[in-house]
Amino acid sequence: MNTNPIPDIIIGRLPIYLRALRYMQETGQQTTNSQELGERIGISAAQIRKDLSQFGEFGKQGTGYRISFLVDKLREILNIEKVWEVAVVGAGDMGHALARYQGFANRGFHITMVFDNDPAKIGEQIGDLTVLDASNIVKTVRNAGIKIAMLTVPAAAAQAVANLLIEAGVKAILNYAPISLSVTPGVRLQYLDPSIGLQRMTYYLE
Amino acid sequence: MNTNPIPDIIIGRLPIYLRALRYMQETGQQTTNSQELGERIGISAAQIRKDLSQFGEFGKQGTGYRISFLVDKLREILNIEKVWEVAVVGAGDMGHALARYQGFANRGFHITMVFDNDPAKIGEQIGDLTVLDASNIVKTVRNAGIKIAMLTVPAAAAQAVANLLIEAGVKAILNYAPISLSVTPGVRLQYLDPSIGLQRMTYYLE
DNA sequence: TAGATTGTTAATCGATTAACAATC
DNA sequence: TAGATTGTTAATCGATTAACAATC
Repeated sequence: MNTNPIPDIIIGRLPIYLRALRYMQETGQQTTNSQELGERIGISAAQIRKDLSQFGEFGKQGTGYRISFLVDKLREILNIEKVWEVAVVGAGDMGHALARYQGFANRGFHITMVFDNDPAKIGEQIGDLTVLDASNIVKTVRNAGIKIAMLTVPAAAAQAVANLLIEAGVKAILNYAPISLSVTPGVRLQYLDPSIGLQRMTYYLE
Repeated sequence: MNTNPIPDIIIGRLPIYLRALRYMQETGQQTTNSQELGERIGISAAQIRKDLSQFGEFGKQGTGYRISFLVDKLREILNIEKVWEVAVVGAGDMGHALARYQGFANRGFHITMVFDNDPAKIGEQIGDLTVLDASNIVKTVRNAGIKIAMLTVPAAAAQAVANLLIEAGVKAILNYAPISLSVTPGVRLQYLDPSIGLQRMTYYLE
């Protein structure tokens, strides 16, 4: 256990642990241990134990971890016991795909709004959602108390939209636009540019 | 300069550098320096210089880096001078969005095949592409010489599909499915699970 | 009890930063 | 030339691993 600020690199591994544990749960498995979990996700057993020990003692010597208990603890640590409302900005193909994505269920997120500034898209139905006019984005997002947004607008618009979202009180942005953003301190930012993902691998090819 | 194996963490930053340089290029900028580039992407100037020095001497004392030259060098290092053919497996919403994505142009990739195993989807047109039958995936991918694939199938199918892709000669997999995969040595793997991206941020909220 | 596995400490390893001579 | 900025070295910082006492 530890009360210092936890390194972000450790925080970044917790969702991976959680995902693997949920998968084990689905297969009916009741317990696991650091070695088995590590092999499944390609991380050393020592590292998993060290990471978890930052937050408490979740295992038992001799038997390992009760999966359901560890899942609960991780959900608690990661602040995903409640379901977060998420706004998607940009109703292009990627925005559509995210708005329809089934994978957020049970993982702590629910998309409740989709915005676009294209009159041809405003009013369009995407599943349960209606595409909203981005010109009202600050007021609408603030009034809804939304803290998390996903950005699927063109690169040229991304920084301006991010600024508006921050003005509206958003504290976490998942950016699909292929551009580096700058955000005010206290706002979290993650990048999911598919080209970057590919370019990280081509170095090793051939 | 350096001939030892370059740390993967450095390789992972090069696409970020490249993306920012391309953006500067679009705005008509001719030169930059490590400090300016660093501020733009939130990385220290010293680190940028150190990273680049692994591959050669690309700058000039006193003036910094000529952007077009550095862009060329990074494209060379990252092996994206040529355009890689990419297969998308899974023609759901995410597969559709990727198949239509305009952002791969000029970044080294071109999607040339989309597969699905759903008879209702096979034969469907997505832009220029026709959804192919996944039951022929090994032969088709191998014959085309495709080395890179994006995985947008359900989690339950992802490992089996990954195995087939590897059998077909694929060496790099960008995985959108929310599950950890295991691949044979020499095959690269990157994850783009949107829930993981969000869960890395919720820890810090509230 | 004997065996297994945790949580934790210390050692190792690797990455980042600071500083500056070289030089454009 | 004077000023600016690189490439690189050494110092610092942080992360990972190995090892093992504790204990279920």
